[in-house]
This record gives sequence, structure tokens and C-alpha cells, in this order.
Amino acid sequence: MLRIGDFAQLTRISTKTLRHYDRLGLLKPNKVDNFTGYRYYSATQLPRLNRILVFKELGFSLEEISRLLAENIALEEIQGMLRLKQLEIKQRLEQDRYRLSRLETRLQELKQEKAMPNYEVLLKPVEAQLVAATVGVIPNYQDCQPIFANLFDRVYHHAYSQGLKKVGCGISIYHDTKLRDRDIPVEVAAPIFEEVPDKEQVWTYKLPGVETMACVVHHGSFSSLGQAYNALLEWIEKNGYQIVGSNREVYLQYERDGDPNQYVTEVQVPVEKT
Amino acid sequence: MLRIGDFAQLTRISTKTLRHYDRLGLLKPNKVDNFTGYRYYSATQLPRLNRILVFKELGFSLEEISRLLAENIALEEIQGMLRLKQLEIKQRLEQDRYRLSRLETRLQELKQEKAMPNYEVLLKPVEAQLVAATVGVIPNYQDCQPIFANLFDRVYHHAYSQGLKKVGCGISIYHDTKLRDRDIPVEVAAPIFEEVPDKEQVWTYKLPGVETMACVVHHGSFSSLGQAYNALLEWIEKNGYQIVGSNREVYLQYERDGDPNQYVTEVQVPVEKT
DNA sequence: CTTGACTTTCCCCTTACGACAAACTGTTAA
DNA sequence: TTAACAGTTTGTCGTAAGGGGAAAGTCAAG
Repeated sequence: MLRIGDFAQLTRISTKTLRHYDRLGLLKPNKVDNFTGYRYYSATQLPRLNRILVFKELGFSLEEISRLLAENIALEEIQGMLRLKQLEIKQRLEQDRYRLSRLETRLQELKQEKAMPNYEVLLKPVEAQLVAATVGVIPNYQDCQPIFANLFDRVYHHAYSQGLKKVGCGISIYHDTKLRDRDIPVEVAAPIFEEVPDKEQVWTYKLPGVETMACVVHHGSFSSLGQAYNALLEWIEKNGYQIVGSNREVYLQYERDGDPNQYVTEVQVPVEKT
Repeated sequence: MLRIGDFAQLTRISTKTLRHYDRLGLLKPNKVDNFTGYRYYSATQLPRLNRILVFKELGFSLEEISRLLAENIALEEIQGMLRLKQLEIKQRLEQDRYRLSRLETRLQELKQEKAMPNYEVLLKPVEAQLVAATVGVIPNYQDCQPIFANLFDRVYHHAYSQGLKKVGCGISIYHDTKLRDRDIPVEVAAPIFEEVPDKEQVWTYKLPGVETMACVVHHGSFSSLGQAYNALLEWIEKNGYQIVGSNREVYLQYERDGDPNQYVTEVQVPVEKT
């Protein structure tokens, strides 16, 4: 009979851990003194402890190991748990590979630019959203604000005139993926949360969701929005994605005739891995 | 100015998380009402939040992100942290690959044997250890106990006669790697914790450590020790290792003329990846 | 008998939040 | 104007697998 310290030295497991396993019922000492509470282990408990350690190395939690070592467990359940763990590890492997490749490009960027990039590109899903929308054409990216104002007035006025209280922040959608720079057709939409009837030139429909949207947030005047687009497109190319739909701009913070330095716009591009 | 719930909806981050980041100083609200304590966020905080999220996806802890986003951080420190994280992830990748291959062989075993294996093979380092040792020859594996008794008597008597109080449990070492089955030379050793002078036929020296030792624990009579060896050798072959040294037996629980069912022996074989 | 080594239980700490509770605030409907 | 309801605040507890340390009890040797 070994005291806990001796057993710990024998197995190279800390006494803390042994007490922990005792509390969990994973490895009860062979005998416990009723008076002193001293735990007494035997070398014959080594096979069980080794089994625990092996499963721990395989990535199982102590609770899972408890189930795996239970007397009444069926062979099929063991197989099931092993397969499940296999899957889990495969997923983590994939995630870690993703992280490694991102870290790699990040380090290259740092070497070249000698500074942290101005824009962070985030991949995220975007859900479908009911919107009130209209369409228009802007002559170019410099002189488009009056036309945008007009289009947004049209949809917001319609939404509010139908008694809606809550309307989301403005979205514009560029369906023409060949990035031309004059006479650009644009769709303008406002998220709404109830169905309302259409009006002439304003339709309500469900703007479809996008599984993977590459997004950057631009802070400042619209005139520098091009930088955000540049960063986004460069990122998409560097990281092995391709554009698979219409890009959007979401005007997260905007006030007509307000300070352009306070504008906040999110640029979104649907992408897929190449 | 957005209340925490609105900002949460905008960013798809829970209010819990936002409060958490506030406490950590990672993302302070733009303004906090002095009376009510209400937090007010602005869309202009999105770039910082996105930066946080990107680093989180890269695997950084919130504390690390705090450092990465600090004003006074040098470019070199950022690079250092990225490289460190790269290393960390690479190590986890390797560990997970190891786990996957082990899970694979484990599942195959289960399919063939239709039961959990009797022996768990554990890889572990074994440190160098001062021992008192002698050598002998056993005729075969059946009729070796009197000779072993003799050899162990020799080393233990010597150790105790030198005033040592603590002597470790017996070890035998088979230097002849061609596993012959008669007239086997064997070394017999007892771990000691102080230097003692040699005697005729008993030497003290430092039994060298082994980086990777494949071990199984056998519980029961020595006559069935062969099963442990079989399991161990089979495991070594299946998992792509090779033997690179003398195998050892450690008699963890043994009493001369005691109940052989209570014997516990660890079989150790030094291995390397092929 | 004392000393030093060992053991016991208990509590706090780690990450990145989630759950829940009691109290307070803000907005809207009757 | 008040009541209801939704939103917010702080606070505590919980997670996995132990590590660190404290106060008190135990063991073996000199």
C-alpha cells in the first residue's frame, strides 16, 4: 500500500491530480483510512491509471474517460465516442490550418507595409433581411450623393408613411460586378421588420442572405471609400477567395449634412474559397 | 450613440461579451452615463472591435489582444507575437495529427479484436537513475526465479549493508536485443539515492535515461509476462516505431513467495519513430 | 518529545464568457 | 399618470483540469 506521494512519484502524476481523479471517481484509492482520511494506492491500479492517461493523450475529457472506463459500456458506444473524437480533432485541425495560413499572410503584410493594416477584413455570414428597395443609376462615384439622397428618401419615406417605427440603416447594392466607373446601376434598400405594400418604384422583398461575406468597415468620408475597396479586394486575392455575388455598402453611421469624418460604412463582398 | 443592445445587434456580439471586453479594457464604450451607468457605443468603434475579432480568430487570447492593440506597441513585438502564435499552432497541429493516427489504429484494433485491448502502451521519458547493479545469465524464461533471487539478493544486500535506507524497486535489463530464449545474459539493478562504493560483482553507476520509452504494465504472474511483451511489440510495429535499446522490466510490486496474482511489472522498451 | 516531512480539507485562481437574480431605467399603452 | 414591459446595471456562480497555498492533522525518526 502506497501513500499518495509515493504513488505520485511512481507514476509521475501530481498528488493534486490524483486527488482530483479521486473526487471525480475516475481513480479511487485502493483503500482510505477511516480515521485519518489518508489515501492508500496499490501498484495494481497502474493499468487503470495508464488507460486514463492514454485516453487523455487522445484528447478525451475526464468526463468522457469516465464513461469509456465504465463497466457497463458497450463496444459500439466506445467506437462511437472514438469516431466522434476523430471528427472533433479533424475540425480543429482544419481550423488551425486556416489560422496558420492567415498568420502567414499577415506576417508577409507586416514585412512589406511595415505597419498594421488600416482595414481588418472579417468573414461572416449575413442573414436574409426584409427590405424596402428601389433602383437608380449614378453617373460616377464623385457626384452621386444627391442621387443617393433621392433614392434613400424614396424608400424611407415610403416605409415611415406605412406606419413603420423601426427601419434599419441604409444599404446599397451594386449588382453590376464589372466595376465600371460611370453610369452605375445601384439598388438602394432599407431593412424593415414588417411586410408593407409596394408603391410605385418601391418594392419590399427579402434580400437574400450570404453564407460568407468578406467585410471591412470604413470610418470617414465617402471620398476615401476606395481605400476600403482596395484593401478588401487585395485581401480576397491574397487569401485565396473569389467574388461570387453583388457587393453591398451598409451605411452604419450617416447623417445628411453631418460631419463626414463621423461616417461609418461597411463594405461587403460575397466570397467563396477558390 | 447606441445602447449596448443595439450595438450588440449591429455587431452580432452578445451584450455579455461587450461588458466583458469593457471590464478587460479591451473595448470601452464611447461614453458611460454617470448616473445610470448605461454604456453607449458608437459605430466608429467597429474597426477596433473587428480587429479584436480577427485576432481572436487567429487564436490569440484576450490578454494577448490587449497587448497587440496597445498604442505603444512596437512593430517587432507584433511580429514576435505572431511568430510565437504560429509556433504554438504548429505544435497543436502536430499533436492533433498524432492523436488522429492513434485513434485510427485504435478503431482498427476494436474492429478486429472486438474488445478493449488488455494492455495500454504509454510513451514516456525515463530519467537517468543511480543504481547498484550486477549481472548474471538465466538458462531460459521458465527456470529463472532462483537466479533472479540470487542476483537481487546480491545488490540489495550490498545496498543495505552500506547503510542506505531507501532503495527503489528492482529492475532487470536485457542488453541482448536478439531475443534468444536460452542462456540469456541479464543485468539486475536496484535504484539508490546516494553514492556507495563498489563491491565484487556489484557496481554503482548511473543507469542512463531514455527519451522515449514504450511501457506496458503487467498485472499477475511472471509466467504470463509474454503477453505484455507481445502487446508491446505489436503496438510498436503498428504505430510506426522501432526499438533502439535494451528493454527493461521494473518489478513494481513483488514479494518473494508472495501471491503471484499480486505481482505488478512494468515492461519498458526504448523506441524511436521510424 | 520534538522536528520535519507528509497528508487532509478548504478556498481562490486560471479563460471567455453564459445563466440567473435583484434592482434600476426607459418607453409606450391604458 | 401610472402600469407594464423591455432593456440595463451589478453581482454571483458555473465551466475543465488542475495549481498554489493555508491551517490543521499524521507519520516516522532521532
